[in-house]
Amino acid sequence: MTNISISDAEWQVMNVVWDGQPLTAQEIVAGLARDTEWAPATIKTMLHRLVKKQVLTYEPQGNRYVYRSSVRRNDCIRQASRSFLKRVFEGESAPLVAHFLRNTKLSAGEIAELRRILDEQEAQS
Amino acid sequence: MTNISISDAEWQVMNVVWDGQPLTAQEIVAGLARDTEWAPATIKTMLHRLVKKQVLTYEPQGNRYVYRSSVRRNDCIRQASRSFLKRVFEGESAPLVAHFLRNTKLSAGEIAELRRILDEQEAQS
DNA sequence: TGTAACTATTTACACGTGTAATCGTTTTAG
DNA sequence: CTAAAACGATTACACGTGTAAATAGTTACA
Repeated sequence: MTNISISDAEWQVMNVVWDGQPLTAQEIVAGLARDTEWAPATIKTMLHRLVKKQVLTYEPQGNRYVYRSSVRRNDCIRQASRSFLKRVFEGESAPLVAHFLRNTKLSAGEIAELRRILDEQEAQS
Repeated sequence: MTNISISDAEWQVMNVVWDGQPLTAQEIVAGLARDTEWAPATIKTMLHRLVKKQVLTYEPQGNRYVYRSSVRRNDCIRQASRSFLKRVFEGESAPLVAHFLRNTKLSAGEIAELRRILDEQEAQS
């Protein structure tokens, strides 16, 4: 939890794991097949590295291994977000948010939801 | 402009350059001294790499070199943001924005500004 | 004018990462 | 039962990155 460092490709793997946990290696390979062209061997390598980094754990289930994340997605998101904020927006959240608001098409529901969050933010000042 | 790839440490250098352009190497070193412990040699290395990547240009000015960015900050921000969005939030902007709104203390002025952007977004549907 | 100081260029090196191939073992199908 | 397929483990390899030292060339001061 202290110092998680997940690479670009590893994030793609982890997103599949977090979305469907627990998963066998083949399920992860299948899950990634939709978005990537990676050879199964490549994915195996990343699974091993993620285990070594203690981001994943695996247990034998019958004859296969079953993988589970050992860090919470939210913790990783928080950490990656902090680092991105600092690196690209020099720590300034408002411009970051403004950037994403301007460069995205949001649905009416999403806009309403974001307004609600802004209201909350304002309330606690 | 097509495929800019700026590493973590390089972003710190570029932020200094974009903020004070044009700058000599020593000025860049001085600018980074506040936030980092990097040896001047380290910074020189990064300047060279950035030149090789065609992210910076340099011209002799008198006996020194003067560095300028040759890519617009906004283009780099856009690219880094897209990649971050895809990697960490699986391409979903609304959760990204929600995350940053929840995890940041915003000033009243910033909140107003963000509301204004939301209004605009809504207007063009 | 020689030497110190500084600048820029070259070289270094270990670790992470993307991208697998290969090898050895186990399971399965014929 | 044997051969093929599958699976996990080990090994590979080039490139990027963080972090700098060494070296060469130039300026400036004594």
